[in-house]
Amino acid sequence: MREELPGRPCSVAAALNLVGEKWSLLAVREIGFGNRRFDQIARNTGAPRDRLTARLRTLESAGVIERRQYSQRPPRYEYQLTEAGRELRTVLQALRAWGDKWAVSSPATVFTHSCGHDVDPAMICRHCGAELAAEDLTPHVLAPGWSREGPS
Amino acid sequence: MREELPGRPCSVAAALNLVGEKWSLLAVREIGFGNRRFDQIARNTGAPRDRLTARLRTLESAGVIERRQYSQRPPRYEYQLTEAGRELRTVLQALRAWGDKWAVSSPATVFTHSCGHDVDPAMICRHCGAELAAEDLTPHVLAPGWSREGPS
DNA sequence: ATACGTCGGTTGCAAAATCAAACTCGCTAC
DNA sequence: GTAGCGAGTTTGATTTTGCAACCGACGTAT
Repeated sequence: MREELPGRPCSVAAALNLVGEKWSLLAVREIGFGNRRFDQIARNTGAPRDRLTARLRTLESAGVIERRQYSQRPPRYEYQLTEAGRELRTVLQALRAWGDKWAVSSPATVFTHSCGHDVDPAMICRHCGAELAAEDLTPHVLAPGWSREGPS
Repeated sequence: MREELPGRPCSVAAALNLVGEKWSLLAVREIGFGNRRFDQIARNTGAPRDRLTARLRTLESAGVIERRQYSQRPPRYEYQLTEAGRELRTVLQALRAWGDKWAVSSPATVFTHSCGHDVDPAMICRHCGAELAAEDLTPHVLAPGWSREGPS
């Protein structure tokens, strides 16, 4: 199942290999909204139906969603997120926050947090609680032969 | 510049429209590592050179990276992240964290935070400081005609 | 001065992915 | 009976991708 990816060995690349195809993350977004049926997902993402079929299958075999038959005759199916799929929520929130700031003029969806406020998401370091800034991070490449700069 | 996207109006879709093509985020990752030259980026991402050329151009016109000539003769160029590009780091960290957990057996890169620990990134609500959990978020769709479920 | 290597790309082409629209199959509602 | 729904498949045209080879302007070693 684990493919050989080109370039630097990297969890980002591995993640994109599973959920980086066109429409995949939007399908996860919709299923996360509670829209479990094929036609809803197709309408709300705008994905062509054949592409959506293909994406739902790869997401399923990647363990991100589950397909459940809810009617025998006629056969009908619905989709739901697995634990892995639910945890993609952080990725979607990060993308949404970035898109709100850099890709749209005004946000189309806001989230109310149980604290009562609209969510303003931030990334922190769990150890010290500080918000992550670019300058505070030093990467350490563990893969042999790959430094930050590249193969030797 | 702002295209008409299909499906639900959404910052996630808008963000993916700018940085969701194949190789784009990996190119941003490399430039963020300080690898500013075309050949380095090509080697370290594994992207075909012609695709990389195309991606770097769209990332440039999306305002995520800048292209700078560093030598007149012979003409040589390098790339660097803009503010928008640097802020994609949160997306990359979220993807990396997810990939570490669900897509690889062991992480290939860790980041040391200035607090001295390896980074264990988490998403929090800036208002109350609590870590974001799926159940605590209620989406409000602002776009007219689009509820969570879809167009009416 | 001739050859060789580097850098940042182009070019040409075949294979694969994408798209919109129409079609299917098994039912249920009117 | 005929209309519609749900979850896709099929069709055929259009795009995008991947790969390999090539290029031009230079620096460097022989």
